[in-house]
Amino acid sequence: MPRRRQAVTIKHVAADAGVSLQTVSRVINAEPNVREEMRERVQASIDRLGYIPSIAAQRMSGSRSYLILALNDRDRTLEAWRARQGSDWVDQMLLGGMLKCAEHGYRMLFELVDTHDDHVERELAATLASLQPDGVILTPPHSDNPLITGFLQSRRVPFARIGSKGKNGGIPIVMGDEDAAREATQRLIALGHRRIGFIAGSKEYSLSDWRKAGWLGAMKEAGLPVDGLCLRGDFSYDSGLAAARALLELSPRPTAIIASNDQMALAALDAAAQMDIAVPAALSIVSFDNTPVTTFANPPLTAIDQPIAETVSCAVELLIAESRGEELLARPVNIPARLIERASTGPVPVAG
Amino acid sequence: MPRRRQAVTIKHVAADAGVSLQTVSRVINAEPNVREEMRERVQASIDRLGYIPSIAAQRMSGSRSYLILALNDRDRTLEAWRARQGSDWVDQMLLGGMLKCAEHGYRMLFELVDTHDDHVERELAATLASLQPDGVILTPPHSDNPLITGFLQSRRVPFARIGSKGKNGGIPIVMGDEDAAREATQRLIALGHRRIGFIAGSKEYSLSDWRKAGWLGAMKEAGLPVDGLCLRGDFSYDSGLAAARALLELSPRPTAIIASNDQMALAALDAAAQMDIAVPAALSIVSFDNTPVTTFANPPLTAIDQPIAETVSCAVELLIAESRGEELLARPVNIPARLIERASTGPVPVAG
DNA sequence: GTGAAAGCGCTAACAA
DNA sequence: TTGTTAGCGCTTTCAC
Repeated sequence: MPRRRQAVTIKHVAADAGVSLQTVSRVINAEPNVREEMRERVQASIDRLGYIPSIAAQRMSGSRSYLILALNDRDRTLEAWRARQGSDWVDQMLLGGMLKCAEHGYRMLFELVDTHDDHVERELAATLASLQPDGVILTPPHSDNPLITGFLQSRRVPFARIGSKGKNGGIPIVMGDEDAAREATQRLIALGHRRIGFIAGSKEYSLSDWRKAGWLGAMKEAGLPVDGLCLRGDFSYDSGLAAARALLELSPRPTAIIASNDQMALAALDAAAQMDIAVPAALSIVSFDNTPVTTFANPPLTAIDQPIAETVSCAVELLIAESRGEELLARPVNIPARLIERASTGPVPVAG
Repeated sequence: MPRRRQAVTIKHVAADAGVSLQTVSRVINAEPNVREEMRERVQASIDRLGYIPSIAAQRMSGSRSYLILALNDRDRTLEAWRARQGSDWVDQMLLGGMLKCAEHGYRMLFELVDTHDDHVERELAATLASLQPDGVILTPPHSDNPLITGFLQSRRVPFARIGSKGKNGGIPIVMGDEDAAREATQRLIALGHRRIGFIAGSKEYSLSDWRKAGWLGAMKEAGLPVDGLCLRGDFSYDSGLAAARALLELSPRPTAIIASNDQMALAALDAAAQMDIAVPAALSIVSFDNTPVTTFANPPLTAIDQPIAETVSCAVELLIAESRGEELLARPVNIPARLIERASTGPVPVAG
C-alpha cells in the first residue's frame, strides 16, 4: 500500500502565502495577534489550495481532537437494535449530537461500553487513549456509574451525564422527567380523572423515581388518593402487562394509567383490550418517551416526549465550551419535556 | 487548558521491555521478523503498563487510521430521523458496522453528505483530509453518484457501494433484491395467486428495477399475465396509496400486491381497508425492507428483509482487507435477503 | 532479527 | 505581531 500523505499541508499554505507555519496555524485556529491583512492573505491561500487541517496532526501536537465521544450501554443498545422494535434513541442522539458537532467543526463518535463489566475502566482507558476525545457524553445507566464517572474525573476529560442529577462530576443534564410527569397528571385531573394509576420503571434508572415523584406530587396537590395506585415494573412489556392487570383489577378501578415508558403503556393497552375496557372511553393511558411505536398503537398513545436530540445537542455545546475552558451555566441543566396528546386519553367516563 | 499527553507511550513500553521502539511497533502491528521470545516480553510490558496506541499518532506516521467512514444522504437521513417513523436503517448500519469494526480494532464514523449539493467534492475532500479514513461506505443514492465515486477513485481510498452494481470503482454490494422479489412472487404463486400486482419504487434507486425484475421474472416463468399489473410509486405513502387503489380497481382484481417498500405496503393495506377488502382473506400483501413498522401493521406485514447489518458488516470486512492490500472476492457481492412471513399473506381466495 | 534515524502535520513555548 | 525551535507518538526507511 502506498503511504498516503496529506495532499495540501500547512507548509504549502505557508509557502504560498509567504508566511511562517505558525502564522497559518494562528489563522486556522482564529487566534489573536495576527494583523487583519495577514489573516486575509493566509485565508486566501487556504481557500485557493483547498487546505483542510488533519485532525490527527492537530491532536498530536495540540490539545484538541475535535472529537466528542458518546457512550451507550452495550447490551441494551445491541438488544434494542436486534429486537427491531423501532426504538430510535440512538438516532435521536445522532440527530442532536452530529448536527451540533458539525456547527463547531467537531465530529461525534459513537461507542458501546459494558456497564456490568469488571473491565469498564480498562475498556474506557483504551478508548480514551486511542481517540483522546475532547468530551464524553454518558447516557443512562452509565451516567450514574461511579466507575465511569470516577475514571473520567481522574482523567480530567470533560463529560456530560444525561439523565442524572447526582454530584459525580461532569455536567448533569436531565430531561424534565418530574415536571412532565406532573404536567401529564394535572392534565388527566383536568379531564376529570380522580383515580390515576402509575406504573413505575426500574430502580436502575434514576429517572424512574423522578417520573413517579411528578405523578405523586400532582396527586397530592390535588388531594387525590395514591394508595395502591403505584406499581413498579422494569420497563419491559411483560412487567407492564402484570402491573396494568393488577391496577385494572382494583376496585374502584382507576380511570387512567400513566406508564413510565412506551412498552409498558403498550402492555396496558393490551391488558385493557383483554379485559374489554375501552380506551379512551373507559380508560385513559399516557406513556413516557414517545418512541415511534406510540403512533402505531391502536389508539395512538398520548405520550410525554423525551427530548433526546435537544439534550444531546445541549451536551455537545456545553462540552465544547468546557473543553475550551469557558465558564458553564448553573447545574444541573434541565431540558423540558412536552406532552403529546393523541387518542389514548379523554375525559373521565361518566359512570366511573 | 493543560496539554493532554498520552499516559503510556511506546517509549515507556520499549524502556520497560528493554528493546527498541521499533520492536514494540512490530509487536503491536503483528509484523514478522520478531522472535517469539521478544514478542512475549514486549507483550508482557504492554499488558502490564496498559499501553494503548494513539490512533492519531499511528495515522500521522503510518498508512492506517483505523477509521471506516460511513456516508449517508443528508436530507433523507435527517428527514427520517425527524419523522420518527421508526425507520432503523442507520441503527442496522451501526449494528453491523460497529461490531465488525471492533473485531478488527477499527472504529466506524458516521457522516451525512448532501447528494444534490454542487460542493459534494469539496465537502468530501474536507472530510477525507481531516479524518483520512481507511475505507468509505457509500449507501444509496450516493453509491451511484459519479461525483462521489469518481472522487474516491481519484484519491485511491477503498470504498464500498451498497445497493449498487455498476462499474464505478470500489466494491459493489447488493442486498439480494432481485432474488428475493422472485422468491416472494413464487411463494405467492405457490399459494395459488395468479394476478399479482407490483408497486415499483423510485427510479432514483437502482434497486427499484431489480425488485421489479424479480417479480417480472417469476411471473413470466409461471406464464402469468403482467400487463397493467405494475405501477410505479416513489416509496412514499401517498404514491403507494394511489398505486394500490389503481391496482385494486382493476377487473379482475389482483389477489396479491407486492409493494417495493414498507410505507407503500402500509398504504396498500389502508387502501384495502378503505375498499372493504379483507387482508389476507381477499388480498395478500408483501412488502420490502422489513422495517419495524411491519410488525405494528394490522395485520402484521409479510416482508422481504433488507439485510443491512450483514451487508455493512461485509463491507467493513472487505474494506479492511483491501486497505491491507489483500485480494478481494468476485464482484459484485450479493447478500441474500430473506422473506419473513407474517399475517398479511395467505392462500388465494376461492371465489376470486 | 533488531535498532537508529528521519519525518508525518501540526502546535506550544519561546525568541525576535 | 511574527518567526523559530522543539517536540507530540508512531512508523517507515535503512543500517547492522
